[in-house]
Amino acid sequence: MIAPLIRKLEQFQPLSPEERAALEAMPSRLREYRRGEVLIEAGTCADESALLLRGCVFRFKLTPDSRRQIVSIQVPGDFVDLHSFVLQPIDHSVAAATPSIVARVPHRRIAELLDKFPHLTRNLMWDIALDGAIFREWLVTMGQRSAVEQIAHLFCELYLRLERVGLVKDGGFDFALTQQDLAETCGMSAVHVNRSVQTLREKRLIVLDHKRLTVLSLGKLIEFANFDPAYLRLLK
Amino acid sequence: MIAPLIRKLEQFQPLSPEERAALEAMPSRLREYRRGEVLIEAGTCADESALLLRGCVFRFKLTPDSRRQIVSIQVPGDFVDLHSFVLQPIDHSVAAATPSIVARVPHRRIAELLDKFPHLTRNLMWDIALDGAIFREWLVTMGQRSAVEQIAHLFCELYLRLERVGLVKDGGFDFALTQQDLAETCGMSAVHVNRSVQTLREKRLIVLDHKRLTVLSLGKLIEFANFDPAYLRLLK
DNA sequence: CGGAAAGTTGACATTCGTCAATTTGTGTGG
DNA sequence: CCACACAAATTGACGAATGTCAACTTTCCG
Repeated sequence: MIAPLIRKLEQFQPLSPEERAALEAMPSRLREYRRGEVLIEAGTCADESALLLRGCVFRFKLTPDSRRQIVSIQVPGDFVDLHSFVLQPIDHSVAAATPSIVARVPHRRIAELLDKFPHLTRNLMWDIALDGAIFREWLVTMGQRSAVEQIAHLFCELYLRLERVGLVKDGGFDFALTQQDLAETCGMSAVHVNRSVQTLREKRLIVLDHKRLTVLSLGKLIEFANFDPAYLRLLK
Repeated sequence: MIAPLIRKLEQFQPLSPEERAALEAMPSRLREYRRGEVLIEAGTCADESALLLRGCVFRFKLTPDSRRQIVSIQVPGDFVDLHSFVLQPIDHSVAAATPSIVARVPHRRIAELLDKFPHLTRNLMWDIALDGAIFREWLVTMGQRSAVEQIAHLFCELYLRLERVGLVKDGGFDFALTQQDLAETCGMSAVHVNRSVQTLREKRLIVLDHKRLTVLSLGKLIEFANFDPAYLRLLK
């Protein structure tokens, strides 16, 4: 069930069989969430971290005057709030974009695991650092790219991250975010998202229909978005 | 010399006298940089991390079509690229905004330190996670705030971060970024930065002159920017 | 089948970017 | 100390990108 996480962590450095076994045996509480349900509330102190097994969740923050910004989109294998292991109270909320299954791992278990396998700490540090690298690229996107490029860039990123965990089929993937969600991700209005998506359709780069996104030519989409996948640390 | 770093790390959890001593004795190579000089080049693999002792440096990324986005502004006490300890090659460059003094700490030394003081690992994890929290808030700023609010928000953040390391004097601090730098930080044009700064002046919130920023009323600036300092994890 | 949510469209307002000229500030060599 | 050159800041005019509002259509889901 947590194979995707292991696969991801090993992109930093291979795990020993013992480490892998310990991760697989890591005690956790499975829980399902309905679409829209809030998993974690900003400002609270949790004693466990959420590992996304199936579905899609996003992290978001609210400004004091209640505008919402989505700061991250998580796919299966992502340790959604691993950082809450050290950073409490948590500075953002987490909500389910689709029906999702999450393993909640007590911090105590993580601590025990790290005491037993100190080397694993580096893998987790790497995961937290990778999280930061994605934020940096999002900053570049929001600061320097036009609306259409922003959306194309996000689609490229999701394509590759989902491919890493084996969730790309027939050149596409399930995409449950509404245009309003996309708007809050890219910092633009929903109307403008709508028009930007249509531009991508007209350019025959994507098909987005019935909550499914098909990338017609990943090469062309990457070129259009000025996308450089280096920041995702994908190993083949 | 590295007192500010220790002061910062202890905001997560207190260090033992031994840990503190080990940090102070941490071998490093001091180096000075001139304004504009590049410390670290994106895409390279470094075997050391840079700890900023004096001055101001910023991290930035270039898009494939050569637009520049500043993703972080570092002040003394910041471990500028601690994440390069686990994340190689580095995904961004670092350049000096003012003449700066940096301690370069070999990764081998960091590894030795962590082997000896496993608990210290949590403090460094915290520092990397805090880095991420700031990115998240920057995403909120770029996505949801107007140009004037963005700049006001950045000024609030810098004020509090500099205050933490004792660099706020007479209600203000040295501020060496040019308006072009600010533009590349906030993702807007330099002309628009200029007009936004003037708005803040007209509202009698700040004085910005001769590379010095004075905040006339921090309370009012915070209110204007919709600023919530929680994400900075400042302890009094 | 019906209601609500999501997507789409058009008209118009606002914010912000671009360009180019001008002024101000800064550092350097004589 | 002055003169010069260059970087930075400022200004105005204009255009492009994006937001807002409101109506309408389509899809989703019980």
